[in-house]
Order: sequence, then structure tokens, then C-alpha cells
Amino acid sequence: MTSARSSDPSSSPTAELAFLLAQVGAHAAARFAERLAPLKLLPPHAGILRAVGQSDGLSQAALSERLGMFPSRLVVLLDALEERGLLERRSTPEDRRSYALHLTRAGKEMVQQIGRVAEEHKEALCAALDGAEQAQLAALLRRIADEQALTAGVHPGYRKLGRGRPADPDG
Amino acid sequence: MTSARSSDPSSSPTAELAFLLAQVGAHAAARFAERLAPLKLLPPHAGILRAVGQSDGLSQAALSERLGMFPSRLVVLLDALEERGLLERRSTPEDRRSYALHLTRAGKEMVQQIGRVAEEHKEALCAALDGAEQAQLAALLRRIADEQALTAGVHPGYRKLGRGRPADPDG
DNA sequence: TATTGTTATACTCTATAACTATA
DNA sequence: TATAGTTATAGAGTATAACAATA
Repeated sequence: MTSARSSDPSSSPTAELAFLLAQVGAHAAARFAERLAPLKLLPPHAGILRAVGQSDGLSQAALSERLGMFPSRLVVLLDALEERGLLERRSTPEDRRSYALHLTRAGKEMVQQIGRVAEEHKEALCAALDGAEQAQLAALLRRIADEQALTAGVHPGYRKLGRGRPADPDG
Repeated sequence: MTSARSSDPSSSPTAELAFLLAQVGAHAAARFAERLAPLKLLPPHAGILRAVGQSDGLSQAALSERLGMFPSRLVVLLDALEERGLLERRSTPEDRRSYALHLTRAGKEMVQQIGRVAEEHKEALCAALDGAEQAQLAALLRRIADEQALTAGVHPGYRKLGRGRPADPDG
């Protein structure tokens, strides 16, 4: 079962490519989640910290819009981050209904640490490839991502799914 | 938000590579699930049909082992496939506890159709790349998959997850 | 009347455990 | 006593709906 990779799919020589993408991608996501675990963070937490770090002071509505996440889901995730002192909700004078989200000092440090973890993760994941090959792979993926209109830094797992099956296996 | 892809991540030029893999991979999986929907199949169904097609007559225990799926989960999926006449459980004389799984005529045709859908899916997903580039991408991914010891044709989404967080977002 | 954020509820998916029938 | 398959239960995770405060 180790090298039967040739005998699988249907027709064209790259027919398995889409499956390979989904397979390696899911593996990458799972491994990253494992590396995040010691930091007591789930992937969506990391995504939020990164987004807030990039757009300091944005509202929950704006953030949920950007990440394609339901506001009600965001609340729970933000609660956890605020409780840990990584992020704070500051009430704004302009509109007393909404909060401006800011990273704390600890939050900024956590973002740094996530960056380091991501780098280690990438290195372990792509150990089979040298630097030039990694750059090549990144370039190809970026072109797919752009053509498919994927938003930079937004994982589909964050998204509210259009009423139907969850963004499931295979591919 | 369309080309901020440069300003995200941490340090190295390919730091975003792992995220890109997870992002594109999840996108691929979601799009494939959509293409499967008209066939009234979920991705795990397709995975099962393919596996049984490759190893006609295997038992549920063997199949659940191969796909890394809990036997109890397999039951429900097989029920649906059998009900639709795509697959059958034949009792074997040797061991009356177990069943040998076989594709029906309709099941084999469905496998063909899944292959066609997969091909269309790949073509749409990788529209940004020409044939040579697709082959290049596939080769790079295959090397990662091999080095990371991923089993051919088995999506991590099938797997029983080692007691912890689900194979989640990011990467 | 519409919007921000929140709470409460329901639904889906999947893991765990308990059970039967064989062996 | 152990194994194949099944059923039943419970636990995550996430979408939907209802709500209070403000605009």
C-alpha cells in the first residue's frame, strides 16, 4: 500500500493531482493543528490573531466578514482569546454597540510564536524538497489560489458553508 | 484583500507555503464535494467505492483498517451504498461473521463516473496551469506525500483522529 | 426599523461503548 | 476468550434563530 500510487485514478497522467492536493493539504492542516496544540490554540484562534494583528482595531462584524465566519461563532473564539489576555475588546465612543479589537502585548508575542511554529511546520512538511523546489511549489500554488480567487490568509475551514455538506474530504 | 498575499507571514520567502497547501487543499476538497453532490455521494462514499473497486471482496474490517475508519462509521456508509444498489455484502462460507464487499454493475459504472467528475474537477481547479506545470506540481506533491508516508488514495478526512482536535483548518 | 454583539438552540458528524453472533 | 459487524449513545463543532442594546 506504499507505492500503489500509480494504479489508482482514472485517465490522464495528472488525474490524481486534485486528490493529491486535497490529501497533502489536509495532512498539512492536521499537522499544523498539532503544533498549535502546545500553545493551547486552535487553528481558528491563530487565524483570528493574525487577522487582528494585520488590521488592528477592526470590529467583530468586519472580522467575521473578512474570515467568512458567523458572528456568533466568532464570539466564542474571541471570548477564549480575551480570557487569556491575548486580545481585548475596547468599546468605541463612536458606536457604543460595537467593539474595536486589539492585540495585547502577549497577543503580539503569540503571533510571533505562531510564525515560528508555522516556519518549523513548513520545514518539516516539505522536508522532501530543497529550497528552490519549495519556491517552485509555492509559485504554482499561488497561481492556483489567485485564479480560484481564494482570499489571502483565509482558510476555507473558517468559512460559513453555503448550506449543505461540510467542506469534506477528497478532492 | 486580493493581493495582500505578500504581506502575511513570518520570515522566509516560502513561509506561507504550508498555509497555501492547506488552503488550496481544503478548497479542492470542498469543490470536489460539490461536484459529487449531483451523484448523491459524499466524499467518503467515493473513497469506499474506489477502494472496493480496487480490492474486490475484502471484508469490512479490512476496509476500515485500510481507510483508517472506525468500523461503526463504515457500517452507515455501506448501508447507504448497498441500499442504492452500488455495492453488496456477500456472506462468506468460511467465516459467517464477516461479509465480502463487492461492487455491483451499477457500482462499477459509478466508479467510472466518479473518475470523470474527478478529471473535470482537476481541470477546473488547475485551470491556471498548463499541462507541463500540472505534471510538475503533481511530481512535487507526490514527493511530499511519499516522504510524509501518506497512504495512496486515503484522504486524512477518512481517518480516525488520534483522540484530540479534528483535522482542522490552517496549515 | 436596522445593526452590533450575545445567548440559546438545533443539527450534523463522528467517536465510544455496549451488544449479537459467530469463532 | 476473541473477533466481525451492528446498534445506541454521547460528544464536538458549527449553523440558525431569538434577543438586548444601540443607532
